[in-house]
Amino acid sequence: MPPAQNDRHSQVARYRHEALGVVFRVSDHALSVLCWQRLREPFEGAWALPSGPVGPGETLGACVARQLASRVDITKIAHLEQLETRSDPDRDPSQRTIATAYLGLVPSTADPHLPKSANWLNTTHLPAMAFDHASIVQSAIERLRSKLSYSNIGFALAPPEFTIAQLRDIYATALGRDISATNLQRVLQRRGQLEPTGATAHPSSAGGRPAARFRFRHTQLEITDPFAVLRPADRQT
Amino acid sequence: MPPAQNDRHSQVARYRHEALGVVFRVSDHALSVLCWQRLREPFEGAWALPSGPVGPGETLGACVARQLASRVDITKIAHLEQLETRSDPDRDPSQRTIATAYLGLVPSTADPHLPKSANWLNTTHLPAMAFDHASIVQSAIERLRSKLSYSNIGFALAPPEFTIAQLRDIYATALGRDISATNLQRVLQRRGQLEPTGATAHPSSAGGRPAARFRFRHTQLEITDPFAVLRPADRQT
DNA sequence: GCAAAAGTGTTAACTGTACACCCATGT
DNA sequence: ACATGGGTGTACAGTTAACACTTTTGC
Repeated sequence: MPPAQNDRHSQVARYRHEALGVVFRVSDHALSVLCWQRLREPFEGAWALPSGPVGPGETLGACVARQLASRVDITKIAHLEQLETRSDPDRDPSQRTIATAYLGLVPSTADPHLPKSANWLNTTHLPAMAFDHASIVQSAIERLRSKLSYSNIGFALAPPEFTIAQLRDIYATALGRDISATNLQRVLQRRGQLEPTGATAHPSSAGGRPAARFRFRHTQLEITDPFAVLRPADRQT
Repeated sequence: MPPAQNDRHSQVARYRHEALGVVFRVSDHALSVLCWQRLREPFEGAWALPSGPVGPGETLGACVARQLASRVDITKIAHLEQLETRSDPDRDPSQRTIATAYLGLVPSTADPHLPKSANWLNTTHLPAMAFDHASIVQSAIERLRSKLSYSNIGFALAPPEFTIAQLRDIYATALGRDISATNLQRVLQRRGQLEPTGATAHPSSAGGRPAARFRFRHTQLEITDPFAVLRPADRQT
């Protein structure tokens, strides 16, 4: 029904396109997301995800990286991946903007300096947010939780070295429910994600056996538990 | 390094933005993708995925649907989901274009009428394609194959009613490797994806037991095998 | 009866949860 | 010694691939 396939190069509509980062971090038993308080309308004063328009000659990925670099210490972003693109014409009331969201992860030890108008917001008690950013955060949480199950993405949330108990806390916080340190260790070790550093942590003054310290074997995303269904049982080893 | 955060509403760069459909179909033991032969430069004569610019007031999803409707019978598209967004500044040599790709699936019985310049291309022997479309097709294949393992997405490739042997052929073709009808049936039935229609298929003249016919219980995407790792064993039943 | 195709039973391997138990440390 | 937290052993349940076997048809 739409009248014309008005595909002529010259007169095609063009839109503002922005990249947008959902950067998570686990700290103090909270999964928090990096937000920015808006300085102007629309949604002046509301919290929003870091975002900005794509420059000419710039990819979306480079754009997010640039947006984040101007807000946090970019070297601390351990993982960044594309999430989804939102195109509702009314998502930005001031002008049509298509936005591509990225998921970014920062280790829990990193505490980059933030300007006054930025903050880490606890995802369990998010305030009303600007635009459709609240629902984008929800998408990002789902993506993160799925990948914690079937990939080694934990490396991007954990410090370089950690005890199993610390890792358990990070996973439990990110997943939003308790998990057992015993089984977490077994699963991750069976998949070859962890390796012992040899060092041990000192027990607290309350006593207890000193915990062995581990690190992730790889610091690049890997699918460690490929969808195992309908696959031939190709033993390898 | 980039000079300004030139975020002023008025003078932000705007880009051509298009939506692009990777529509798959299984027929004759081949996974094929709907392609279009380009009528003008760039890449005149080369095969390309159906695509077109986003209209004002139109979402990306609506745009793909519109693009496809002008090429195939739209009612036959059983599933459509967003895949990824490509933003390499040089992906279109004639002008900068950001493209959001969608994955579409068409049942193997549907054989919509195609205009002369469109065709179903076998994905195992794709010719050189225009733009970055070949790599987008690869992404789409990966997404499809993953989802065949952990969701009920097979419903979108299968005819309304089928025997297990027919379904096995569809899965094997889409996955690109043999699978056993015996185990496919067991897995899908345990997950509650299939239900018998009561009808049976007539055996060929070579004889053989008549096959029971099945249908998918749901014709909407469902995750039937959620990432089972690190979850409490919450028995339900 | 015999070939062919469909469907069921059964086994073995693997994965993950639960839980009991042992280990190493501080006080 | 004993409390405390870390770590291992073991049992059990669920899922799936492989394969033997039975069932139902045409000729």
